[in-house]
Amino acid sequence: MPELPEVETIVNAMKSGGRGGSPLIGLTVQDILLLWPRTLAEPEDESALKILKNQKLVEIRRRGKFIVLQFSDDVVLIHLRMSGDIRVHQISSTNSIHGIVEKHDRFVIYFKEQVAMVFQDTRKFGRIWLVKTADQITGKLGPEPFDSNLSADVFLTMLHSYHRQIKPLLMDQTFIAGLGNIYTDESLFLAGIHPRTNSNEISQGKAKALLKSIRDVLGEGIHRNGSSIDWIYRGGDFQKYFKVYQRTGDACFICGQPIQRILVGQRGTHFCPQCQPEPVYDENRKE
DNA sequence: CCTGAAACCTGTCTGC
DNA sequence: TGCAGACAGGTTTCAG
Repeated sequence: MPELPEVETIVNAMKSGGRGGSPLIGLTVQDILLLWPRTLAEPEDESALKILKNQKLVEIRRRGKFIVLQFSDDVVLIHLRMSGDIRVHQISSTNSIHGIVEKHDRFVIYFKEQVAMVFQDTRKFGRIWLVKTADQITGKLGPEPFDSNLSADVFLTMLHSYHRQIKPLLMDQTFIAGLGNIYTDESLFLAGIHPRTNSNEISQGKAKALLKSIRDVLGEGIHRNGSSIDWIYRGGDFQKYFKVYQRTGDACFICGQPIQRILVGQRGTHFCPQCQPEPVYDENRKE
């Protein structure tokens, strides 16, 4: 499910008590429930989770697509992958612990204040880590898209340091953190760049436009509380504003040509063949 | 270094 | 109605 805007929305809700939950910061852990053992990526021994008991949740933040839960002494990271989501329940006497667990729930933290945080994940791709410092897991991530140090010039240099198709490169979390299939397609459309363009062939002007497009699309996604696709995630409505994603065959809002769907790096990719012309790398090309 | 394929999973939708 | 196949917001690992 989630890319940067969806994770941001979930993190904000966990902090403020949105989406019908209670704010989690300041609560103290009573107990942990791991319902699908493979959800725990680290450490190997799930009994290690009990060290979280009696620790206070002091901070919740996002890094890339990771949710970072900073407890008194340890850190829990959550990655929602394709189908993960977070629910927060108030536990009442009639509700009790048994009342809140649902079919696809994989991991639960019960707080002493009668609140439960539930990680649900239909496809079981999601993972959690229990570590001493978040950097052990997030250290290899590329920059945050909104990082003020990420200038157009820096971005251009980054693009030119690889010879890779632009779409898979943007989705590579070690290159830049937070973009997934939807927001990459939307960003490339806004910048007028074909998804198979070589990263080192992107001009200074196009690089600048692409960075702006990424920020505009992600910013709008956050503003709309993320996207709600298929049967997953309720809340955000950015899907109403998609310009290419899942619009195969529909008219491009700019030129009217039908939006096309192709595979790039094994991912369904949506683009406008008119507004995002395929670059020609053939030796006979005209400059 | 780069690309594509496969694996990890369950659920939904489409077409025969 | 049944059933095969494609497809889904992600990431890792491996072969060429």
